[in-house]
Amino acid sequence: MKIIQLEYFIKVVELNSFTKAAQVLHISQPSLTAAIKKLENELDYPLLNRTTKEIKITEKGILFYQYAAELVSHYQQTAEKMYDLKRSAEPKIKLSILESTAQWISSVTQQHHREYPDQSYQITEMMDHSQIIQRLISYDDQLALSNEAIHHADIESIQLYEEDYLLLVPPEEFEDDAISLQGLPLILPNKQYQVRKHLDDYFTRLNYRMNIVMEVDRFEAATYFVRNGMGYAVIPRVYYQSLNADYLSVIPISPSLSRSIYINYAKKRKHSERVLSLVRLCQNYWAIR
Amino acid sequence: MKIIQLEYFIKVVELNSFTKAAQVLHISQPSLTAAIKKLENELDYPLLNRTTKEIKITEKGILFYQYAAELVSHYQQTAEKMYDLKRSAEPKIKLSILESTAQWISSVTQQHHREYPDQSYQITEMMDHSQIIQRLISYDDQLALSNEAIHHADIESIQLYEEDYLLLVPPEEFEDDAISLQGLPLILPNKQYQVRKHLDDYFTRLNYRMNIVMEVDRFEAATYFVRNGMGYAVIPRVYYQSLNADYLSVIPISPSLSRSIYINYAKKRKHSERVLSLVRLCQNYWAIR
DNA sequence: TAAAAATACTCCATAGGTATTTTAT
DNA sequence: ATAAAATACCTATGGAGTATTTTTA
Repeated sequence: MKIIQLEYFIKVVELNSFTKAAQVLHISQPSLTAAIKKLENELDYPLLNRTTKEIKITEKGILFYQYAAELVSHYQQTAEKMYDLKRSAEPKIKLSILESTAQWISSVTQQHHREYPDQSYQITEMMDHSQIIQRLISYDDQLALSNEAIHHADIESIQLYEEDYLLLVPPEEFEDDAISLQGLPLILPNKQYQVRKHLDDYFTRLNYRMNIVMEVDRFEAATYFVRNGMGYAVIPRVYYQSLNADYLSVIPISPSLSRSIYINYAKKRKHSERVLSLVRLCQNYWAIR
Repeated sequence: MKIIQLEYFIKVVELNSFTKAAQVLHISQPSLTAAIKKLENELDYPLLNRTTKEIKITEKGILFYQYAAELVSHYQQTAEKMYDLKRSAEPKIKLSILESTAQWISSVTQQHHREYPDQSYQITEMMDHSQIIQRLISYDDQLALSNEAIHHADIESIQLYEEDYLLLVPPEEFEDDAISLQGLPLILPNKQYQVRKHLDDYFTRLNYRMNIVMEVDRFEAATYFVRNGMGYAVIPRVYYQSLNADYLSVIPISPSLSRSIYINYAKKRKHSERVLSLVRLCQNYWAIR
């Protein structure tokens, strides 16, 4: 069953005449008669009861007409949108990031925007690793940052940099060059976060006991609790550098713990030059340090 | 642009391969290549960027894919419904009535239902005359009762009966055989109702002054106010007969005022034998009195 | 070099045309 | 008698086929 057949039928019903409908549709009356007859044969029930002098729509024809009208309207609207895509502007670049990367990403994006002043961006903070993957393969985002490599046939995963985790502490509370996490009261992210998984692995590996005094959603929240003396937070070095927190300092962890940040994109998608350029800018940003 | 082209494109995107998609679609790979190429030519922008080794969907292709998927899904669901109409049962008869006719219509419908025990009905009380017409020509109702003739090229309007309006009064309040409405406190329907229009015309024609103490939505409401002695209501004879109201009586109006009740249906619709039978039952009901 | 897409071509199904007949008012 | 739908028959477009070549990872 083709859309054009439905359009033909709709016009016959609306004008209540094959001859008039044929004129409006710019086809001959016999062609229209044949088209409707073909439709009725396909369906195997009559849509119209016709004599040479009048046309009466059947009960089933009425229902068919209502379905057809709705579908044809959807079709016409969609077709218009599809043809309009030809003249559509460059779409905005959608990029999912991690909280700790917001600082440097904003600087890189600014640089990119100077190159492409008409470009717009949509940046979302994504927590959940599997959601990051989902959004890439369903083409919701062009690019995504992750704090571990994505192993997926349809995703390209490029390492940008590696960074230490540091212990965030009130100033002058420790004299040491580096400190063990063993037994320390900690303020950590919730179970769902990648950072937390890294730390769980670390504690298990070293056979340490975890002393969690507080679970938080974002690093930012953790800083407030550290300031109040509730405990110490483990944060990535880059995030600390983006904080201008005179009232807090950091100490290296011993044995050291680090993570890598990756930039990811869908392989099956033809990325525009400007998207690839943004990827290169990210790589360069970290290559020269 | 045809639905089948969209279905082809969707499969190519989903399988990320012309060869695999062609296999699933049961057409040859060159035919599929040609079909997609034709689609791209129609649209005048590329949907896919292809080498012999990999296919990458373009930015516009992603949007096109999303529109196409939604439309094709609607199409498939609608097509299924259309083919299913073949096996659909007799549809229910939809009939719009007037408040005052509910009594006899229920008796006639019961009679009809004895003839067609599998038939179901949907009866709606319609107030607005133009809405009655609208529902008939848009095929919402098969039949409609009205209290004046409908003059419309596409509607057949058949008179069923004529009836007097009577004055509804508390018992033994009047001795007269008939009474003038001049100056009487009246409980009348709102402006929008046909009955009210009849009365407005009647008062204007006789150059009477109208003394309206209450406007109501339904005759039934009017009966309560008459009982409380707030005023008198003008109601059609048939409606009074359907009331079993010992506590109220009626007096003829002088000069007399009457209205006709019509049954109406769309001419452009092929009515089933059972609908025509219902019309005949209504006509017989009133012919034999 | 092997696998996948593109090209070249052939074929036929069918959508649409014209001329004419049938039918119902 | 007339106007509208149906029928008969013709034509041409384009969708789908096969065989083959080109391309690139």
